[in-house]
Amino acid sequence: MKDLKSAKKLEADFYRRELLTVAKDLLGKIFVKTDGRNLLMGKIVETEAYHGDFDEAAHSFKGKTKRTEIMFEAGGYLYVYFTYGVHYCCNVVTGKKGQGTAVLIRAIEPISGQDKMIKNRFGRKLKNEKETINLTSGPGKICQAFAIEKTYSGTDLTGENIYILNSEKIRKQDIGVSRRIGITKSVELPWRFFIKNNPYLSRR
DNA sequence: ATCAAGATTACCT
DNA sequence: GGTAATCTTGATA
Repeated sequence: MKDLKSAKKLEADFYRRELLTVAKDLLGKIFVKTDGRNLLMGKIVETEAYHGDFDEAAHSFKGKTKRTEIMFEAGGYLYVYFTYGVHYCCNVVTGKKGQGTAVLIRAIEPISGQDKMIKNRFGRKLKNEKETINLTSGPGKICQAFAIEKTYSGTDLTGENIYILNSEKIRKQDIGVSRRIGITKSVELPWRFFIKNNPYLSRR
């Protein structure tokens, strides 16, 4: 892996490219949240793409609403939504203004700030090694570990609070592709991408 | 005003 | 493998 100290923050141009390209390129990149006291970092290992034009599973499919407004901005913002009355999930807005495209971050491999993540997730110390894997191996888990809720929706990813660092480019042969998980519409689209054999992938 | 569904997870048998 | 938890959003009236 590329040295983290020399890693540069991804700029708006990275996000403003085509949806599926960004979804694949985000694999291996370092998701970061800071608030002065804590530094939380993790490698993105699983993503899913959502497209407002013809993808019925996308929140943006039915057009702009108060909730999904941010999805229609140009790439480079965070879109956070609340679901099942329980969990938050975070997405990276991509493409050009008006497209309604975003990438769901589904799984992360913790790199830094694990102690804080454990506290956020469980409110106690780890019981066993297995729980390490359980820290960030799913979209709801990531938001809990990173303490990301709705107020973070709309965060500018080129700012200082939440951003993504450039890092290794995952080789094509190491990227897995499948249908998306947990949806009931447009299920046939092969828009889930993941780093093959990574232990932090979401299950099912 | 009311209502059904939901880009999930944890815990049970 | 099954399902409860829990509440916001968007649709319909």
